[in-house]
Amino acid sequence: MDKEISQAVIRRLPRYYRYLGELLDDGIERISSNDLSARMHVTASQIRQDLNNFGGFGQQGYGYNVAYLREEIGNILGVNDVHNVIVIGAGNLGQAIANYVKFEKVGFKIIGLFDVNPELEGKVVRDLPIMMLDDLPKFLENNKVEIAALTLPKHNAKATALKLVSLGVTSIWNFAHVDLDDIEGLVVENVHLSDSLMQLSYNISQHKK
Amino acid sequence: MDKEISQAVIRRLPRYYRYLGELLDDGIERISSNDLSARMHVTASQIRQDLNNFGGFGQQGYGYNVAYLREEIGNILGVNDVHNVIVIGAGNLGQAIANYVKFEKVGFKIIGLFDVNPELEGKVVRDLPIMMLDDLPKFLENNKVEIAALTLPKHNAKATALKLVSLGVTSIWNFAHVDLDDIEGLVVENVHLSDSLMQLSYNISQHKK
DNA sequence: TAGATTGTTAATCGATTAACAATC
DNA sequence: TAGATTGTTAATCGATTAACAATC
Repeated sequence: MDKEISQAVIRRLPRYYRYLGELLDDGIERISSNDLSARMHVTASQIRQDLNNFGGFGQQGYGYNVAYLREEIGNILGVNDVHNVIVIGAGNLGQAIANYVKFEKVGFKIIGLFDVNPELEGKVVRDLPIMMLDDLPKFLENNKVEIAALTLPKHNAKATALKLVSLGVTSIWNFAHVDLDDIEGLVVENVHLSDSLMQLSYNISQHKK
Repeated sequence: MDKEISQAVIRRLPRYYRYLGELLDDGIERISSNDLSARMHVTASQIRQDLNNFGGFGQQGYGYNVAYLREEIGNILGVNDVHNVIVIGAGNLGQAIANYVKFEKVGFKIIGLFDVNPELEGKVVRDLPIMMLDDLPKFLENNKVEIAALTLPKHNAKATALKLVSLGVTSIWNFAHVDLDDIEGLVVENVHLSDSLMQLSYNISQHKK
């Protein structure tokens, strides 16, 4: 079995992917860890260590081929596959996410939008009519769904997550302000916006000193 | 000068704050690091170490007073002060953030919403008429603004950030998919949604193995 | 071949956990 | 006072950086 790769490394991969995309757009064919480190403000050593968790993508004396390395990191992250996503909670945030065209470019396709508020039923957001949560089991019978984005109030989040697991959806992109990480068999990625704002607030107060 | 506190610690503070709020709602008056560690799935040692970066908030043989500790962490994070926020980019995401009532409860008050698209001018979002970016300098003369949320396409983000700095706004909550961390005199907190989704995607593929 | 740059091992640094004396 | 639990020092663990032999 492969050794587990730390989340610290995983968190850096999307940033490498983005910089390599920009280099590609600029027509740059190859880059050394040293040049990349200068652009990204990280050490060359860290870049090489990070990449070598997944294999040797470079060549001594040459560096890394930009297109190739980007493709490989894309494969590692899974952005070259298509992931079907549903959004649970069609309020402002849920609708904003459904409208985010960019996600589709990196393989995440939003195919359904659900809420419990009957007033929203049938409202169309980016070609998708909002459905009622009761319709979800039937929807899942007919559609392969990998990820559910949870954009609903915290008091509904845990029960909804458990329901999703029981229906076979095993990955949650969690915007609700609760911890779901302890649910058996679920992969969770949290986006806690108010936490992020509080961290900013702390760093502002430090900056003033 | 105080020794710098690591971002690893700062990132955990909002979670302590949230758990303490829930304990308070449940009418729980005091808690030991050990009991809290069991609830939060972190070590008691880490809790005590984290808190003692900021002072001794507990009492031997007793533990921590929930209300007091929560208040203190709130002060550290600055949620007991009011921070005026403007949102630059009044698209779906910007409007969703402007509508997020919860932020106000933790001290972040959205007082202005700006865009460059003339079609949006005057549209009212949560009592705020969308203004044009050209109006920003005048607005800042009349309003004290601490934080700008950047919810605009990446190609506009850097120039806008530089403009904000020149106008005296020194903190950015950055939703654009660019790095602004290298701008002199700016405090930046990033929310890179597509990065987050890619990390989820990676963890899904690992989970399947 | 000589120069450049990787892949990888070793050294350092920082963060987490364990242990326990202090003390409420 | 005895028991509980903190605050803090010491030990461990993991992540980052440095160094360099391998090799293109």
